[in-house]
Amino acid sequence: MDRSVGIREVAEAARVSVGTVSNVLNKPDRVSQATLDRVLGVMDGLGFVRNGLARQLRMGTGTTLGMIVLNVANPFFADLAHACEAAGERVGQTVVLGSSDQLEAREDRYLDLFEEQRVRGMLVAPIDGITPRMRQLRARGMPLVLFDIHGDPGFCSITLDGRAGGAMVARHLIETGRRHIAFLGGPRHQVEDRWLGAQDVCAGNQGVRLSHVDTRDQTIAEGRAAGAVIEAMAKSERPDAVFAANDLLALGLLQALVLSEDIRVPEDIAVVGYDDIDYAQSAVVPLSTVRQSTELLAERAIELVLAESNDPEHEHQQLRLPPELMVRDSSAPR
Amino acid sequence: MDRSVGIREVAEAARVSVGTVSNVLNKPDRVSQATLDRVLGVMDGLGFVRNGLARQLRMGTGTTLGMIVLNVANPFFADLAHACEAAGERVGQTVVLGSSDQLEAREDRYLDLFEEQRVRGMLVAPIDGITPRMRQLRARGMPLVLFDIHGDPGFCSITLDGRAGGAMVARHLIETGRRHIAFLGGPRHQVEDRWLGAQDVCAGNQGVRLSHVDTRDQTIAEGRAAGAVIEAMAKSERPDAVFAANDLLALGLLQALVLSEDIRVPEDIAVVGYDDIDYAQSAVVPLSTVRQSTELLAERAIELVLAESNDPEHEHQQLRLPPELMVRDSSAPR
DNA sequence: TAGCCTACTTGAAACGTTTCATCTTTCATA
DNA sequence: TATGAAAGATGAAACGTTTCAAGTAGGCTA
Repeated sequence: MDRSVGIREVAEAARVSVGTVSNVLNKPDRVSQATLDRVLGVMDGLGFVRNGLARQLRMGTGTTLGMIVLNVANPFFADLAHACEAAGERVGQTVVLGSSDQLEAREDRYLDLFEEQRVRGMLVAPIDGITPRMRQLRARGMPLVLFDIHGDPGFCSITLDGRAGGAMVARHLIETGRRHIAFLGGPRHQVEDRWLGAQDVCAGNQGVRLSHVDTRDQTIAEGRAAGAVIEAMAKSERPDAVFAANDLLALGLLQALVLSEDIRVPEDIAVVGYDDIDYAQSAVVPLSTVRQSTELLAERAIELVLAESNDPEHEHQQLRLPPELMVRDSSAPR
Repeated sequence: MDRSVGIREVAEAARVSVGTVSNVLNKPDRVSQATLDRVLGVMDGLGFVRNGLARQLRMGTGTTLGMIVLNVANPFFADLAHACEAAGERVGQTVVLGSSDQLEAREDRYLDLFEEQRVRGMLVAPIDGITPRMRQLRARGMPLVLFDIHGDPGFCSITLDGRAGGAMVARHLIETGRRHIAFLGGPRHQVEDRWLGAQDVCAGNQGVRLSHVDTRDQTIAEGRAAGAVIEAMAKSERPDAVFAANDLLALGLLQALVLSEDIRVPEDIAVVGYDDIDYAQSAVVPLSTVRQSTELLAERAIELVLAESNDPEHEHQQLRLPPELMVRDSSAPR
């Protein structure tokens, strides 16, 4: 098969002009049925594939969105990317994905690449806030929506409301009769919003005690260690509920508690996590947790980036989405 | 800032020809230091960004590879995609990712999109084998490497050797003194290679018994159910090792066994999984498993696709990579 | 029959690069 | 003082599309 069969070769073979072939591709209704059929037939026969690069070059704007996440291998971002792809498809955009791997150099590389490829817009989960490179992009008119960064009026952004999530959990625990909630997680600044949310609610409830158990990071191992600490407490000192800053911590804690002889979940201690990772509902005791709907997040992000692309004068929006509480066995009422 | 600042605007402002500007970009050594500096300065001042589309259109070949996976949200593919991105970067290629979501329509959509965008080559994990569309792509000269499909001489492909993995596990269990191995997993055809590998080894070892416990699918819940079945067996009938077809099954089984009073892991029953998912090493008893190195897989896949791209007459290769056994506590010798 | 509308079709000009055959300048050498 | 080579700079052509003003038939109306 000849290497380059373009619109011109098709035109020649079908004995029409290139303009007509182009019309077949883009405005079939302006072409007579006879020519349409003939041209389509020739395309098939020659194995014509339209060159998207040339097309986009000429048209000035394409149909591709660039997305940069911290790490595709992180389930949350994998889900988010997936959801964005799906949401993009629904409105005829194709999302291509890059993973910055938490390296500034790679973040910049993808920003450059996408700008050179003239993507229609970008969705970015920044490694470390808004960089000068991003401001420059905006200044040049590139539509840009940020994840998990809040408040800068020069950008569209979209965040999950951790404070609201923390409040939800605390409210749920109190309503199901718990009186001493231990918040499990650290380092402090990484989990602050969830902690504050819990505090908001507990402060307003007489007779409810909220304590804080710090961790170095948020892994299963740390959760298990915390479990040992709680087990070693005098019964009277033990909390009757633990709100873990993420699911991994909660799962580790669960492992430790379930193996202990004298603590039952949820009867003696309720456990709630955060993130709703896949394994949460398959845990020994299915884990109550807070779900951050990636579908909704994605939908809104795509909306925002397209709005920005369609109207350069568009007013930036900072969205903050509420999460959703998933109640499972680990925090069932006694 | 003016909307379109191209090579021409730069040339004008720097009082040189467009050819020279292009040389500054592509062959800086053919330009005198003075002009180089001046042009670079102007580019910076004007905020010039080279148009990758036009460049690629003119050059005929780009630096982008298309990759299609079954589902980005699946940790294995997320890892694989991640590894491919990294491997691609090392050789100056950018990998863009699409997720077929197990839908033929989306698989086709990405194949079309990538072909229109004139990617340099594609890496595809096919939903359901080699489709006519893929043969057509190959026939038109598109470099194409398939994951997890074996044997078709018309394509480059790269597979993980499940039979070798199964054999490894069986050998390991026998060498550490186990005599009755239960293979846990189904439906049969999805796990056949691992089963056959185990069989190969057991058949050659006198006094070793291999039985099969079927499951409907490969989830934690199924694993837990299987645990209950084993617990209910008479002690004399119980296996002293379980080889689970994947980690989820193994984790579920582990949950069930650990909670039971009279079975200890690994003393009474050793458990080995398959895949080495993240949670495997954080399980209550860290899980022995078989690791499929995505790094290696990715490296080879990129090599293959580039080889095919550089030499159209290239001989297709069908690679089969051996997995790696990760021994952890769950199969420690007694 | 002239005039006009409709329905298609045409071909050249862009889009922003890279490439390459030429041209210009400079400078060392015979 | 020629001669030639080396180094740098030039500008038109090409890449494969879309767009659009202009052209051609054919048929309908008056």
